Amino acid sequence: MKPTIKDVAKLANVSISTVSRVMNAPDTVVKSKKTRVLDAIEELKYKPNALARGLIYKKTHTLGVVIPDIRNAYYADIIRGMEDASKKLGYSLIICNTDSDRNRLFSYLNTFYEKQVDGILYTSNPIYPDYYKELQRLNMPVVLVSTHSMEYELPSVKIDDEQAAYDAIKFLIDSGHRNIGMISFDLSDSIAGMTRYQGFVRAMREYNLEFSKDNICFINEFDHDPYAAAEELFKKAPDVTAIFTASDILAIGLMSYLHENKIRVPEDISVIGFDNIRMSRTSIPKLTTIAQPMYDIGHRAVEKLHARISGEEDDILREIVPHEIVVRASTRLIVP
Amino acid sequence: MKPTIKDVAKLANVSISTVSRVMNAPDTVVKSKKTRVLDAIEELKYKPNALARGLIYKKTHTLGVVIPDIRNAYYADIIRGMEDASKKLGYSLIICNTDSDRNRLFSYLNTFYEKQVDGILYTSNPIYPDYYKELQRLNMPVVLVSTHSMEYELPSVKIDDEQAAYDAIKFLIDSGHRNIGMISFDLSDSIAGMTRYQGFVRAMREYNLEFSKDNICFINEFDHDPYAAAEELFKKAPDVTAIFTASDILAIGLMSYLHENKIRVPEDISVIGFDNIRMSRTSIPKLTTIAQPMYDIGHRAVEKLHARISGEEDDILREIVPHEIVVRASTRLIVP
DNA sequence: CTGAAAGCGCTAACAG
DNA sequence: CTGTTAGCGCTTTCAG
Repeated sequence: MKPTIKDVAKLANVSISTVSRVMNAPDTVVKSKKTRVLDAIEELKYKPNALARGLIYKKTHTLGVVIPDIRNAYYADIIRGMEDASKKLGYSLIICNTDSDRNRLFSYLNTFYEKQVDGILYTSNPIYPDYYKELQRLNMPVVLVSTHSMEYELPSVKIDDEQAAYDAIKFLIDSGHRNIGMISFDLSDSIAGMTRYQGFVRAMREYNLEFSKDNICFINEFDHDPYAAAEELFKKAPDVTAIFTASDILAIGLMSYLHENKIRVPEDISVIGFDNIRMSRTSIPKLTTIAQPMYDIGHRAVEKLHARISGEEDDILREIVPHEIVVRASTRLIVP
Repeated sequence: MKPTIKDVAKLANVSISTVSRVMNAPDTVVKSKKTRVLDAIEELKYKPNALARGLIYKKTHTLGVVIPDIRNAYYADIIRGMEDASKKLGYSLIICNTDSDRNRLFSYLNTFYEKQVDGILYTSNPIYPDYYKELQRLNMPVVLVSTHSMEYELPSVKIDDEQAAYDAIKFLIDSGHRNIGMISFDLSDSIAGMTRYQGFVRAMREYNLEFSKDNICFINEFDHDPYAAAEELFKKAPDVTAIFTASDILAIGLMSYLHENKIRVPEDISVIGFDNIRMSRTSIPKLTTIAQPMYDIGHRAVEKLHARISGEEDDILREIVPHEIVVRASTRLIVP
């Protein structure tokens, strides 16, 4: 059995309170006893039981994170950022997959509650009224990651999706493209769907460029077939010269489709993605994309949650982190 | 504050033991009280505190998983498999990144110990004597995932790496290739390095094919630059007709390098990878590869760990799961 | 400075 | 069937 504080006390011939003290307030113990205790701890390789401690302190130094699907490469760096920040701040991460499913989400929130996590990192999905209600009820600190809520006062960390999409389209327009297509997420997705679509529309309007519904193809973010989307878009708008996709994964799927159909990128069609996942650096051709600072988003989110947990003042409720355009080889200039 | 069992007891006008009973042995409580308690629980939205329970049961229903680097796409499906199995069996997963660093690993093992996880999933890295010693000392159930140990009696789940590599080379040979190169992990990596290299050697020998040291380029798995590796191999062995890489990520990096240097795949050079990560389905060209059942490995590992935790008989200590070759577009037949 | 005792939230005998 | 009591491992008054 694992040694407990009792075993240490017995071995060091002191009371358990003294053992507790050398761990929590070493200065209040006389040196002679302190060394005896320290030796006993060393000999038994004693480590305090975090459950017992958590019961008293009401802190578990554990954070719960919900993610739609960890297989999506987008989350790899976010989690890495969270992990590094957590290690630094002394937290462990319980990671859960929701598949964007309400029941799974609620089930995990319940687990978090029972396990007394100190806070929750909620990723990507929108916050619906009943989600908010549940979160309120649980009464645990939350920060939204790569998503946010305008209706509710919930802290969040994300980029400016509308502006980012606008910048992508503006880049294409500045490169001489006029007939631009987009593979977008469903507009029902208020975070990655609607906003990026709006950025597209704003840029097109601003430059007085016409576009029809056929220029855009909508798909479900968490249940999509990039190939099918690419095919659909091409049937509807075969003469676009550039396509903006709402994610790099879509862009890579699109390029794969184009390659199969002997359409060259960027000679025949320029492609610009969104996210800048690792893969976009080794795709063929290398992908031009809107880069999100995924690692920083994850890192910052944990810091922000930590601040909330510690009751520190949290200056900005809805944090916007900068995006940037990374120009690689999948887009080209069109000289009229 | 969160409601406790006391609050429920008070509201239902029974003792806390009765409340405890309706949760753990409902049949031993008379209906009238039971409904009163259930109503109180419902009204207060009471959920038992897992810390308190864990303290008594000495079970936390939490598993610790260590992974070299979660950004590596290889782990995405493994974790997904673990996640699904965990949900099914009632576990939560604490996921940690070690960067294959001893100190980080030991630090996390320590956290696992303090947090009283029920078991540990140890991924990919070899088990060194001091790791084993530490694992022994902690005295927690462990299962090795995509790695194993011949020296120690540790349960594991993985494919037969040597045979898998052999199959890859055999496939190339059967396709008419004679001058075959390999980008391998360092031989100091006894799991993914040495074994796959040995599979390569065995196949070449078996078919009486000559190969020199120049046909192989070794790199560090967790700190590599696929480009540099590709370049190095090409300088040393420019006339290979096919290359086997120890991972899909290496293969994709290699194809990117080849594309930049106007070497066509598979027309000029065939490429076969290892793993079958998602990306290999959308690479250009689509990658021929040795498929590991990552999801199953993760899933099975959790089941196996659960069996150990529950003290069930665990038939096979070192489980080997089947691999298969997935032929796509990055390899071609050579007709002499 | 230090030990005894109470208590964190819950379960498990043990009487009744 | 059910309430009382004694812990699980640890921290924290409270005397001394």
